[in-house]
Amino acid sequence: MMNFVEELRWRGLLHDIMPETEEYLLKNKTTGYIGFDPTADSLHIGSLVPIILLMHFQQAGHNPIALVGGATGMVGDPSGKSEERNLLDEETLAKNVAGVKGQLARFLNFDSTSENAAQLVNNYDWMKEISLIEFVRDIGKHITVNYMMAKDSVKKRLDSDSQTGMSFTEFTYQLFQGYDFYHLYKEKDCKLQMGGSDQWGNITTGTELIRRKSQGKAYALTCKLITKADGTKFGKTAGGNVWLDANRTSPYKYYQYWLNCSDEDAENYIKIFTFLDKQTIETLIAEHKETPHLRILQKKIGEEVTVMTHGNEAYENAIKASNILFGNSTADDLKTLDEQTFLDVFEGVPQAEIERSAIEKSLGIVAAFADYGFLKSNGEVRRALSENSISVNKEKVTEDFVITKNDLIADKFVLLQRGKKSYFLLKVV
RNA sequence: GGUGAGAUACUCAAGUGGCCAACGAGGGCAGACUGUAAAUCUGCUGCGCAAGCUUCGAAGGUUCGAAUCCUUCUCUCACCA
Repeated sequence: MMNFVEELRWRGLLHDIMPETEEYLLKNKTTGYIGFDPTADSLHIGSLVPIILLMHFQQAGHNPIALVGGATGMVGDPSGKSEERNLLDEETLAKNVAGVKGQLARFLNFDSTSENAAQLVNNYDWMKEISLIEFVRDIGKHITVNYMMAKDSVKKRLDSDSQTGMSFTEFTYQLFQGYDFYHLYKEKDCKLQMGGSDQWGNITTGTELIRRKSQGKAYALTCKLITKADGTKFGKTAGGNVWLDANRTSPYKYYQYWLNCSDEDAENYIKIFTFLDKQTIETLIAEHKETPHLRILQKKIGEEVTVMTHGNEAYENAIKASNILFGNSTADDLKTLDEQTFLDVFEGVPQAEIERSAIEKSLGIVAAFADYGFLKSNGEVRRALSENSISVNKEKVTEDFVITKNDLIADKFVLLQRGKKSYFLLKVV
């Protein structure tokens, strides 16, 4: 049995741990679970840490369970929220549960022939069976309101500073999650629940319920919330969340997100998000300090995480795309690409279709940028032009530039660009 | 149910008859510098090439002129019951 807790500790993942947990895990092959909220049909990189936690857990020889909150998702976790949540309708939720399940399957080994195969459960499956009376009598009876109100997630909302109150629905949430733990404890001998540090309150309601209802002993462990040195929220970009689903966030963008993290963050992230051993990581950090401009850490993180999430091929394409977009490639380089390579590289770059005749008639630069959805208005294009931030096929152009069929790449595409990072593709049909 | 406060652009927030396409801050975008970073500096941030046009919760009204005044409505919040 590898020391799972120690592994988390040196990686800087461990936040809080219930006494005796480490000793127990060292001596016993344990079943542990983490819950995932189906708030969308894809997880985003905020969920990556709990996933990685489960992966470490499995690699250490324990049995991981990934729980999708089909039932709890209907209630809404108030933890870390200052406002009442919106409820999702059942149809959306079902779709989300399916999406999330599919993604989890990529990270964990579910092969049932394995000694410690991962399992996937949906708490809706057992929650739907319970009647209100049953719930109130069998579960509610064991936990006092006093206990529930002492939780941070509740206290904050009852505070007179709080702008909004808290509905009974959200108040009940911790009991739901607590019951999940109890259920898994009974049915699957699951003795450990893990989660983000904001889950501590919910998790301990579970261990408490297990203790009072069946005099059992269960354990808890939480990991640190990932932060960024500049104080902005991890996993968010201007374009929204960074998703694990390739259709929502292309592998290229995904790779770019990791590549763009700051030096300070990179030192933490390489420990948290990769499975490289301590020795390797220390060497990399030392190298990075020598030659920070090479961004060794960022590249390594980008590689490891992109491969883990999207596979090798997607990673290679992301690299290729990055080199073309950010390297010193010129219009001539671009034009040597064949259609397939070009498409691979620009997969995920927003695009629009354009009539061939429009190009043959010659297309003014303002119209090209504004009429096909790249920039919002003619005025914005003109503004951008005066900032000298507009390029066509990687070459800066001015307001009088006209796109003709000579500018087509592979006789089909025109690459529009605003600034360094924002691309748009016109595709001739 | 009663009383009071409020609704302004992506967010916070000023403006209380003309000088308002609307102060300021944050955010965002771009340019310079760089490592596709951080920090810094500069510019932009309703539509329009422009004349001009449409915006300040909604609809009406007063006025030469309204985000600002009046009427009705909608919504939010706080306190009391």
